[in-house]
Amino acid sequence: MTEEFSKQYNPKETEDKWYKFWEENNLFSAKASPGKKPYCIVIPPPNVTGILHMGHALNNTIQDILIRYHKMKGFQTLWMPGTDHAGIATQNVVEKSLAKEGLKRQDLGREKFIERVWQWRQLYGSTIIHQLKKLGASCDWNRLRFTMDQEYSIAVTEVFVRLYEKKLIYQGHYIINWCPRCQTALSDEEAAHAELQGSLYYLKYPLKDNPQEFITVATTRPETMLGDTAVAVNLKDKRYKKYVGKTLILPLVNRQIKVIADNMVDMQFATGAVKVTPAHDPNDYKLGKKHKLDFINVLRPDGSMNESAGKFSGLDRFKAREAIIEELKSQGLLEKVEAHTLSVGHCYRCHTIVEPYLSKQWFVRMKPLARPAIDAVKKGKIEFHPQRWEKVYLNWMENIQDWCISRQIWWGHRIPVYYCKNCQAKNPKLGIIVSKTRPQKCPKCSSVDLYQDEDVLDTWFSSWLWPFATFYWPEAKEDLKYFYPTSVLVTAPEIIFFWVARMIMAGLEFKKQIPFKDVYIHGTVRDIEGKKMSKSLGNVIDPLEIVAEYGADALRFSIISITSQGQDVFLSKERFEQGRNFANKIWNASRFILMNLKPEDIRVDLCVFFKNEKLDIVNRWILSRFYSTLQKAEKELECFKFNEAANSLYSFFWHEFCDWYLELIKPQIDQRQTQVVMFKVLEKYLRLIAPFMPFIAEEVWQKLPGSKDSIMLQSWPHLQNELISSSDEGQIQMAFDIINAVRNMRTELEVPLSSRIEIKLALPDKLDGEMLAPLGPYIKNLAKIDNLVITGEYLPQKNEYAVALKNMHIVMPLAGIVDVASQLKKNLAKIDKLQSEIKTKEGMLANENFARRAPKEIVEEEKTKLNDMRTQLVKLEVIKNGLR
RNA sequence: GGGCGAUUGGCUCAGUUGGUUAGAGCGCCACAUUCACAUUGUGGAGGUCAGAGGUUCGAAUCCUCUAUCGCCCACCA
Repeated sequence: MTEEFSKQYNPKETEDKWYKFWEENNLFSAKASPGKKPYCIVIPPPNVTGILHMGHALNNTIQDILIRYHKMKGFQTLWMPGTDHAGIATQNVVEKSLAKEGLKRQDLGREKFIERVWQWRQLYGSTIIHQLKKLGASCDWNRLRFTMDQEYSIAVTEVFVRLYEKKLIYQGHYIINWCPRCQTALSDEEAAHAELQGSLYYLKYPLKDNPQEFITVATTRPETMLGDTAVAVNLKDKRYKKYVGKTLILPLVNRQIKVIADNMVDMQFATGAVKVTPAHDPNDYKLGKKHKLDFINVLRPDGSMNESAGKFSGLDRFKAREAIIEELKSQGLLEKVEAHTLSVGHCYRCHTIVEPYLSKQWFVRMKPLARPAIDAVKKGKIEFHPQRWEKVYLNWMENIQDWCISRQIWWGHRIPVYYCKNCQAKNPKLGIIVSKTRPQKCPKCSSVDLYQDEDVLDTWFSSWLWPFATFYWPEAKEDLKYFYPTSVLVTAPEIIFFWVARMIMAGLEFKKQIPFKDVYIHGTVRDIEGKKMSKSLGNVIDPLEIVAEYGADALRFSIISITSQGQDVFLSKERFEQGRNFANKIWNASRFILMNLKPEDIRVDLCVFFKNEKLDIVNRWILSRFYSTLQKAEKELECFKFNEAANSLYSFFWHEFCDWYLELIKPQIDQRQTQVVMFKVLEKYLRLIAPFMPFIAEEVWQKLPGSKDSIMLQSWPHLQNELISSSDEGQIQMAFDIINAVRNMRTELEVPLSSRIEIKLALPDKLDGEMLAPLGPYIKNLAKIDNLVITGEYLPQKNEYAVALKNMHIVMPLAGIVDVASQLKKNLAKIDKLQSEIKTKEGMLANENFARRAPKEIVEEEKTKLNDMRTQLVKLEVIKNGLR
């Protein structure tokens, strides 16, 4: 026995030690091993700016469990780690730190600024990696990738060029989501819609011919009226028929605009007349194209009004809104204002309200990419867990829109497009050169006057290549061949569109193979009130604090056990106590076993041991329970039911192994077979719990006699069946029931454990009595019985107290005063309940339809139950008579 | 406007393909402490499974509707 076995488990002392041990022994590193089956997960790369939150903790614990489990199962496992350069987010962070020096990125210039970002990354970019290590993440850190790595960037460029050459990338003027704060275009997915309480303004536009006559239009963004170039009504709308083709005077700017007719206009909404601002609304844009209207941009990139806004020029968009409304009001052109809830896009990085903005951007044509990705899921090549996300995925894919991939920021992969000034001078549409490397001269005119596109690519344009670009694609390295397609992707629902869907498209397009077979979507981590955990809400539980206070194993175990498949996770700090307590339980049970272990006795081969040794029922029972727990946990792990697996392991260890088994064997702990069995069960159990709680598993494992290698290198236990017969199982269950009943009697009669008691077990069937006899010592021990008598039929006497258990009476002499009246009441209540249950059951069995349609085994089961209940009833009646 | 999820003891949640006596953790009540563990043990109280209807021999579980809460998607100005 080792001296350092404290009474309480102290995770702080062990966790860092074992993590270091694993790293130093290269236990996380993976090599392509053609003889072995690969199992690979690519980490959802956290942002370099990231700080570990509970979502990461959940996400990475799941992956770590999968990796560790499969490693023990004999797979060649690889968990590929890395970080994402997170273009906008990182640029924002660095700009903020510049701001503290009173600088803007423009003050530094592009090159210097990017240098600063790299410096920042050097200093802080690996924070989250260190934090992941605290959790116990078994990533192959030697492979750590970054989406801005040179090799990775080659893949990004390659993909851009290939798609361009396939005409799947194009440049064009379209309405995109523009963030005035970040001053860049965003994709549709990056503009998160949120409901806002706003107003619907009714504006009166006078007719040119008769300024006393108006058409009233409704808008939620009155400032855009400065860019109106038409008013549209529905063709069928009788109210407006006479105005179609007429000219209106746009107030404030006095522009003449036409009334046009289009069936896109909803007659029911507001006045049925809509102002058309082709440069600031996607629908209006379509109308503008269709009706050849002018496109007047009234906004600057920063969200203030531009020169086209006349006297409002320079005002912020929301200030301009107020000013315009005031002005219209004073001119009598504001009919009314209604409260109106509307859904508005917000920048997913800075939460600023985005503007639909007409600008020149690069796009990916998505429909052709989506088709095979839809098929892959429909045909079951890729499966979502839980399955319902499949629908979400398919719905999005089937309605997919083109992807705006250019960003007007500096931090990111520069778009590999070059322009020839000479060619462009002749025709602005020409002179575009798309090339993996910077061309020396224009291939058309040989001019050397070239410049590169200023924009960078959407961060997700690099992330979508993650499952293969991390293996240095387009090079065909051995690892890529061996580990791709990867096995499973573990992520949160929020990024199905951003990332999962696009990875599937990219995998199929560039590798001609799916990127992963299974997608496990876990829930979102929320606080106890159901709110998303976020820094701004101040409701964050910091995983590192939990690790410091309760231990990483406790964090891992708790978060897994409360996360049922696909449901959101509601967390409060107290919930981590369960994990901590469990770790402590494992610790103390191990401590107990090792304290009592005689090392010479346990060096046996378990298979041989089973054959040669005649195990007693308790040892057979715990082995059988162990193996059925193993089977159950394994099944649950295989179908991604992590919480159920964790809970199976928990209740086996705590309630069966500790509460029953260890208590049962205490008197016989020196016996050889008990020594072997308790040791083997512990030893094997540690392997089962290791994927969930790797630190304590390793710590205890290393204390076991004979352990040398890490528990990570042990194999997952194999199943052993038929250790215990069903009659054995019934027997031990009977013993447990008797023990429980006697314990309960003691409480009811207020007989303390210290009091000696005598118990009679009265069984009518002699055979039952004989079967039970070997369990007598166990019953005596756990129920603290001094004298246990097993007899045949026996009627409880006046001075005795009895309870009915199945077909037996448990009889105990009365000690002290018993409240006969309350006992009688309880007894009568039991009889009542039982009688009504019997009635139900009799009715059920008497029902011909039941007998005919229910499966035979169910009918048999029910018959047995009914018989048991009848026996029980007789026993209760006997007791009732005794109490009277 | 569509889609999805949730509704089970005081709280937070499980509950396999429908099988009849619905589970856990926390909390609560009572008892226990030289004997692995008070981060413990033992016993107990506490639920007509949101409501209504239906299918079925049998429903927490399947179907329909309703209510409440939450999430996602969509170009209603």
